[in-house]
Amino acid sequence: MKTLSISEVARKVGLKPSALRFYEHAGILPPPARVNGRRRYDPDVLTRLAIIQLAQQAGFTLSEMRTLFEGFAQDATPSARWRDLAKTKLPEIDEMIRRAQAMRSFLEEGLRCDCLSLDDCELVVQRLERGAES
Amino acid sequence: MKTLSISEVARKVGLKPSALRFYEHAGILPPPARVNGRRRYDPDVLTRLAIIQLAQQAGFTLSEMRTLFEGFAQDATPSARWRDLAKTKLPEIDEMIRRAQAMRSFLEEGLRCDCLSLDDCELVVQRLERGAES
DNA sequence: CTACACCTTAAAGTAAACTTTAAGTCAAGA
DNA sequence: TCTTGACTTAAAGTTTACTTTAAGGTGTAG
Repeated sequence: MKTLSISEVARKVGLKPSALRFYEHAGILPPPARVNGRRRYDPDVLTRLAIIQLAQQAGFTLSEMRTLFEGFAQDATPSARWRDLAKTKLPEIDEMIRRAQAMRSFLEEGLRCDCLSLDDCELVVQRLERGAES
Repeated sequence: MKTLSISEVARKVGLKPSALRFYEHAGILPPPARVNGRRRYDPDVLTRLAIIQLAQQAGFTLSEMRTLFEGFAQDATPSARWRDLAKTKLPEIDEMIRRAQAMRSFLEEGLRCDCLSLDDCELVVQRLERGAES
């Protein structure tokens, strides 16, 4: 299989080469082979980058991703770290979804009112009171 | 109605006083009355802060919130800005929910596998391929 | 040969959203 | 009166996730 230059990889995943160097420095992208000092990436890196982007969209920090990848590479029980991370992250993701849905209906309710002040809006106040109960 | 000191407000909403000063400086919290140079908040500020926190959890920047609040105070058509902002933000929120749900099921699928390498995991690869189709 | 695109590094810069620090004010209690 | 605790300001520092810059190397086309 052919290897890829840093800018080829970057273009394929929609990042800048500097981001890839940064990820490598941050320990979430494995250092690729070098030819004349230049990075040559195995196409596998595209999978890794897809995982990184998915995790990032779900609110993982780069540091959490490092845990994720290191766990699979080094731990005695590889899937244990996944389970640990999932146990921590699943509730966080659920909370994130819940909040996003709250703001979503908040925004939609706002579309149906004509209040002059957001702070006085009945819909707003009622929604916040409902939120305070739960 | 009694007024509140900056640290009373901060405690009630789970923020530090410095955050409230910062919000005021950033133009998303109205400057409160002063007594001997100290801020005395009307309890209304709690509603405003609840809105700020809700918006923040939904991915609004402070600058967008400024638009939100200023719009209601100054625009000729108060609810127009709300509609503009909602039109921009609703799709963003929906996309955020979609991605969060994708990572959610990704994490759950990870719980059911024992792959030694995350990059080689069939579940991972299949999910990414499904993602690439849509 | 030289121009050019593309690569390398380390270090500094950026943006958002705050926090911390430094230096000073003020009212109430011992 | 002195001390304590809470407040004030402006400015500098922090974190995350990068980007930009500066200074330089490399290989291929003309």
